[in-house]
This record gives sequence, C-alpha cells and structure tokens, in this order.
Amino acid sequence: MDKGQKEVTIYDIAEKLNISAATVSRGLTNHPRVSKSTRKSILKAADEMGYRSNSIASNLRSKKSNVIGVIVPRLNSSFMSDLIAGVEKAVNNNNYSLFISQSLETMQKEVTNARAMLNNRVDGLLVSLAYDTTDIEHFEPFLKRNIPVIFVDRVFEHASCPQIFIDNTKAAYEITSHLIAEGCKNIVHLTASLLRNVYTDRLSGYKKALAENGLQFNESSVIIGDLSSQAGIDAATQILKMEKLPDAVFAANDICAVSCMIELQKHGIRIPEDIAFAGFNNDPTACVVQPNLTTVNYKGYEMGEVAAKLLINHLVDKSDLQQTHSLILRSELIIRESSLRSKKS
Amino acid sequence: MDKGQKEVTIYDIAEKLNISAATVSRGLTNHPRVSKSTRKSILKAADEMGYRSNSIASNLRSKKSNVIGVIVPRLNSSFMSDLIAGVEKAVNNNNYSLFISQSLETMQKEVTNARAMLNNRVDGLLVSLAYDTTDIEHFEPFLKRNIPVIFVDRVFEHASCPQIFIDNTKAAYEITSHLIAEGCKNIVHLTASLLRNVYTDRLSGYKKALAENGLQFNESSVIIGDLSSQAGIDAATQILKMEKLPDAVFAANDICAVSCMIELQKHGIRIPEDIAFAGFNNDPTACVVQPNLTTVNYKGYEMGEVAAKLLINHLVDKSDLQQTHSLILRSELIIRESSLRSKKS
DNA sequence: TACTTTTAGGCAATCGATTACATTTTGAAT
DNA sequence: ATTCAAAATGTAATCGATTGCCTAAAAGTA
Repeated sequence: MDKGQKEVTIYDIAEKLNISAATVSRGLTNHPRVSKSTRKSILKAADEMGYRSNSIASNLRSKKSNVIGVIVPRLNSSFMSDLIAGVEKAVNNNNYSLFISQSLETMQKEVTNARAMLNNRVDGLLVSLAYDTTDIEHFEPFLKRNIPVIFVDRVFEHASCPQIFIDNTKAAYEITSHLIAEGCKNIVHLTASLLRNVYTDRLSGYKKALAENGLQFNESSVIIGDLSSQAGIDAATQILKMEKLPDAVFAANDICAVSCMIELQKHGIRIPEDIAFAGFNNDPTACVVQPNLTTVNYKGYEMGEVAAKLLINHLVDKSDLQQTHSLILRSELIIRESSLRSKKS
Repeated sequence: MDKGQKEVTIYDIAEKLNISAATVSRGLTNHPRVSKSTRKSILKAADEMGYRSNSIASNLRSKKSNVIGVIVPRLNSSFMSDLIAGVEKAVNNNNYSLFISQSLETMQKEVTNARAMLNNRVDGLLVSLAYDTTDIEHFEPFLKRNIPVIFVDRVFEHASCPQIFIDNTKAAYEITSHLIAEGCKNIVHLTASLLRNVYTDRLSGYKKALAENGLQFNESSVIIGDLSSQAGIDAATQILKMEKLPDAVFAANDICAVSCMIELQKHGIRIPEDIAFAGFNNDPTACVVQPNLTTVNYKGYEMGEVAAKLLINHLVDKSDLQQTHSLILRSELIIRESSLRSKKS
C-alpha cells in the first residue's frame, strides 16, 4: 500500500517560506525565539499545505513518546473498562496517548505485551496483573530505564513501583461482619487466584471477621475459580451438593455473585432467607438482580483517573514518584436486600 | 527524568562484534543475506547486552508503525469494551499494537483524537462514530494518505471506507413484529441521536413493522435520549405521564431498557402484562433483570475481531480494501419473558 | 588456472524533527 | 553614525534502524 501524496514536512514549509527548518520547528512548537510574524506565517503555511507533525520523528529525536502503556487482565470487564475510561480521560486531557493491551489473565501474554510496550518506548506504564503472574521480572527493564511503572488494583510489592488500590482486607472484613451481624454463621467465600492481592486480602478480611466473631474458619468454605459468570454457576452446583447448606455467600466480585445467586434461585433457594449474598465491585448488575446485591462500591473510573494523573504528574513535573508509594482509595459497603435477613421484619 | 543507563543500539552490538550496523539490523530481522553463524552471534550479543529494538526509529525509517488506532464513543460500555477486546485479540495475534481513544460521544473530541492518531502515524483506523458527528472531514487526511479507515457498528457511508455492522433495520423490524404478534399495538421506542445509522435504521425497522401490521406510526411514541441508564428512568417518568399507557417499549439498547423497566416496576407496572419490553445488544444485564429481557443478540467481540482482521489483512496483503465495502454480520432475536404475553397461559 | 556466479557483508543516505551553538539582524543607546 | 546587547534565524549534528547499491570473498565452472 503506497501512501498517497508525499507527506509535507517542516522542510517543505521552510522551503516555501525561504527560512530554515529549524525556525519552522520552533515556530510550530511555540518556541520563544521566533518572532510573532514568522510564527504566524509558518502556521498559515503549515495549515495550507496540510502539514501534519510526524510524532514518530519527534519522538525519536526527543526520546519521549508522550504515550502511556496500559496492561490489564481483560478489556471487557465492567471494572476494567471503567478503569481504562478513567485513564483515557486523564491521559487525553494532558496530551498523552494510550497504548493498550490485555493479558487475558496469563503471565505469558503479560510478558509479551510488556516487551511491545518497551519497544514502543512508552513513557510510563500502568499495570493490573494477571491471575497467574508470579513475579515481575518483565517490568525490570522499565525500571532500569527509569520508566515509571504503576500498579493499579492488582498490585505487586516493589520498592520502585507505586501502587494504587483499595483496602481490600477492610472492605471484606466489613462485608463479612455485616453478614455475621445478619445472623449468618456459615459463609462460603468465592474467590480467584490467591496470587493476587485483591483476593488474598479479601480472604484475610473474611477470615478476620470470622475470627473476631468466634466463628471457625473452614477451608472447604472457600471456593477458588476465575470469578466468571460460569464460575458462579459451578459454585452454585457445588454449594447445592454440600451436606449442610451455607447461610451466606460472599463472592469476590459481582459477576460471579449474581450468576451464582440466580442459579441457586433456580433451585428454589430463597435469597436472602436461605442464603444471604454479598459481592464486590458494585457492577451495574448489582442493582438489577433481584434481590439487589449487597456489595463494595469501588468504581474503576476514579482509580484509573488517579493512576493516570499520578503517572503524568511524575512525567511532567519530574516529581519524585518514590514519595508516593501506596495510594489507598476509598471504598464503601453498600447494603442491599440480598443480605438483609434481620430487618426483613 | 533521565533514563537510567544508555540504551543499547545496533551500533553497540556492531561494535562489540566488529561488524557493521547494517548486518546487525539484518541479523535481527531475519534478513536472508546474513549467514547463520553471524545471525546467531548477533542474537546472542543482543540478548546479553539487553538490547531492545527501538520501534520508533524503525517506524520512522520504514514509514509504518504497526499500530492500529481505535476511536470509539466510550470505552466503558459493555458493547464497546467487548468490541475492543475483540480488536485487541486480533491485533495482538498479528504483532500489531493498539492506540485507543474515546470521543465521549462528541465530534469535537473525535476530531482531536483523529488528529493525534494521524500524527502518530497509525497504519489504519477503526472508528465507531460519536452521537453528534455530522460529517467525516476529519478522516479525509487518512484517506488522502491511503491509510485505511474502517467504520464499525456506527458507520458512515463513504466510498473509500469499508463498514462493518449488522442489519439494524431487519433486527428492529423483527423485534417490533414480535411485540406486535404478542398483541402490542402501542409501542414506544426509546432511541438516541438519529444521526447514527444504528438508531435511524432501528427506527425504520420499527416503522416498517408498524406499517406492515396496519398500525399508525406516532411521532410522540419515539423518545430520543442518550440511551443511558438515566435516560431509561427519564423515559419511564415520561411514559407514566402519558394519557394512554403504551403496551410495549422497544429500547435501542439494553441498559436503557432495563433501567426503564425497573423504574416502571417501581410504579406498579407489571412486565410484560401491562407493558412488554424489548431491548437491543444482549448485555449481561438482560438475563439478570426480572423478567429477563427480550433483545437482539449482537456481541461486539466478534465484530471487533472481524474488523481488526479485515484491516490487518489489508495492511499485510495489500489486498484491495475497496472490494469489501460492507460487511454485514449476523444478529439474532432472543425472546425472553419480558415480551411474552400471549404464551403467558 | 582463469573466469563467472553466488553469498555475505559494508557504506552511506535516509526517515523528519529537535536543539546546541553560531551567526545575523534589529533597535536602542550613546 | 557607532556600538552592542537582545532578538531572530541559520547550521549541522543527532536520535536508531533500514536498505539500495557496491565490494570482497567464496564457490562453482570450464
């Protein structure tokens, strides 16, 4: 495929105006050492000639791309797409562009994607880790080059990488305590890969609440899957087979909670009377499902925005990123009917 | 921010091996004019020295970026994030990368984004138009340069731009016919900007079904909003104020249908007995809401994949894009309880 | 042995913008 | 008119990889 007409470059503009390319370059970038009149004629000519700055050439010379890379587990999850939308907004408002890829929850793709990002010389990286990522060797090349890497939501402890997340332990503790307060004593927990902070932390919050209330933690009450819709259905099947039905289910995300809930309802289980339910994330489905789902509100949009702003501030101001090591965002428990047993009076 | 150590370039490798940079370049790209043994030593040295190819330099020279640009109205909608996930998969499998931005439904941002994409010299562009885009002048610079622009879902008729979409008229015709077959005679249609094919086509399908069944089309039965969740609530309010309640609502997306439905239910309206409901898209919420929502299944993932593959094929094979002008994907009517009145026996 | 062909690799220009440094122009002050 | 700092512009190197063209060495042929 041949590009149509030849591209207009600053040299073409220079030639037309009988000035040097250097001046044209300065004129186009608002450099102070160009007179108002020359600048005006440069802009006019550029416009007339259909000049489009070649960012690639510019990037090569200036050794910065004004591009931010994003690696997330999946693009099509409610939470992640919110997060990315937030990132996009912040990034776009600051004249950066966005390189995006998904790991599909595998470390292998995460590594490949990181490589591509590095080759494309992104100025910074926002990462939310895949389920099975065991180490972050693949981000070392960035750190060696002083390219900032910020972890979002699914984080990893590393001295040089700031992290942005919520207090998962606390949120899970609160939600579990709430279920207990509603009279539940046998709470099943649906979660995913315990390699990830979000799931280990939620699990420990859950355990902590049990312990504080004198309830025995039961290994078999924790069902590990991938938190997909299908995982919810599978969990329901598993629950129905238990010799003693649980009186509550706390799922580490709403998708899984909702599908599990619906599946159980199909088998005649009443929510919350027989089994109370709680999820995590406050997905759109949470207030559509009947009964509405108790959950932790924790929208990705702001998280994405905050992360992107932090990154951009660092890139622009050269402010020391190390200073902000962890940024813990607010989350809130939202109690809905799916867990209200006592007040059912 | 200073980059840590200096980057390793092909010149460094060349120097170390006492060969020319040209040979190193050829060795790294599997050029046939390099002997096996030299190639091997080049790869070894590159690996040892931590060489990372600079795509920017490569892009500048080769005048191609291996980057595909995507402009969508919003990143955080179920449909669009599915679409992007599909695009990402196809793109990533073919060694391309993805530049993404959202127009937030305004033409102004669409124009800005297109500019950035052009400056970054994307090899091709996938676009789904904003609500208020009136013309596509902003894509002309791409076409002039023979950079392919493909419209997806929200398309625009243009001789040089292939389009990928579904037969919206037919789908809307079918869904409306279905409602009529269920005994509905006064069907409200919720939709959005009629500048967009998806909404005008659905409207005409709706009209066509009415006409074929001898029903009068009523201007006031069409409520135009932005199809957001809030728009659904607003529509419900408007419906409740109507002197004669409609017996069905056909919304141009599920989000809006669901929130409208729930709002009406809050006011004692029974679905489908009082008002039957149908949506569009088969969003996850469609089978969570009670009663489950009748809709048109039309997932974005495949559409994104198909679009990206078409674009990449063209870029790789230089196959003539003009030949594929329109690609109409399959969609299917999914009937659920929200519209089943007759069989309610 | 002499000559042709093939193979491997080098030279140097190129992509387009940026920028340190040098030079010229302007205009104010003497 | 002369001087000189300030303002405006020019020169040329640079970023790092690619590639057309050329040469040297190796292999094949007569």
